[in-house]
Amino acid sequence: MTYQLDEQVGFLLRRAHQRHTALFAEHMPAGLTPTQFSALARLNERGPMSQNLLGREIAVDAATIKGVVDRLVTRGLVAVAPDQEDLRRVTVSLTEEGVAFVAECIPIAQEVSELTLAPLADRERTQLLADLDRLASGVQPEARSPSS
Amino acid sequence: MTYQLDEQVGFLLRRAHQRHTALFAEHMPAGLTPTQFSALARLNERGPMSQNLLGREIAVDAATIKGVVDRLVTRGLVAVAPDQEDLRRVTVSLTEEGVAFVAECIPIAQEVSELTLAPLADRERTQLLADLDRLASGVQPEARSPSS
DNA sequence: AGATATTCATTCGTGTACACATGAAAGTCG
DNA sequence: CGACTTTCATGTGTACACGAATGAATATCT
Repeated sequence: MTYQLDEQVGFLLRRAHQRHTALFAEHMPAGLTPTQFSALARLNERGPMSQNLLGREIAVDAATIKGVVDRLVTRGLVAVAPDQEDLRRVTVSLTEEGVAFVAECIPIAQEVSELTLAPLADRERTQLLADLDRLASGVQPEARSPSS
Repeated sequence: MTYQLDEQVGFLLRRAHQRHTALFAEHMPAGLTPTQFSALARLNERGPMSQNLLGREIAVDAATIKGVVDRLVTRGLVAVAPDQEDLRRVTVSLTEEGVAFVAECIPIAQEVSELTLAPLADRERTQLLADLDRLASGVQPEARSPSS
């Protein structure tokens, strides 16, 4: 009875994410998706790594990262090579073109973040990011226990 | 250089939404998805409406709502009927089974919302929901203008 | 070493999510 | 009324997103 869809976290998270995605698509070049950019940004931050690890690093499962990497390879932004030490692994790394491309995209990504957060004041932004991180991590608020 | 993927709103929104979806899947019966439930909940709140309007009411585009409604029809939770006044429209309504099913699901949905928000204290929850709503709506904070 | 378990990459199937195009039906305006 | 525009439903194509299964390679443990 008292259930209001518009007040549910899940629904609000979906709509907020939806607006961010729209802003991203509007400002990023050549149909680069948020997930694709995340992969590029992570490789840029941490260097080459196996495909599965890259997926873990950006919270994308093994089945999904496969397609993401494939598309980045097609665009020439990323290269894959077999790992010598572990024959199961495929190492993913940025190409020269990929490095240059990420450099171009980062300022745009920052602008998109800014536009997404535009409705909030600085203090609120900081708080929101911290809270979202806790939601994403599922951190339990320390139950007041005698220990510690 | 100073770009940190883990601190970007878009990335955090995606991960928070991801955790919510996982909790939803874990607790909801029979593989009902958040989007499917949103449709049912909206029909329950507002009564029968055209398929496109239902999509608008839950922020899902026309192409997507088609598939959602089709699956709900297959499950027997929803029925579609041609609108007499407007021959383009298809009216979507809950079936008896659908009404009973939503009633069962609502308490579970509330539990999922509770679990999703578990990392936050009450005051933080209220603030987060308000902020997410503003992000989703893209409301511009009134620039301090002389007028009004 | 040998049996067992885990990891990695891949494939399949299902379900959003959205851009774009199309045809039928309304609505609008001169 | 007739031309123009908008709305509605639908279809196509692309891109996540994830569960489940598979086979090869590696790790673990006795």
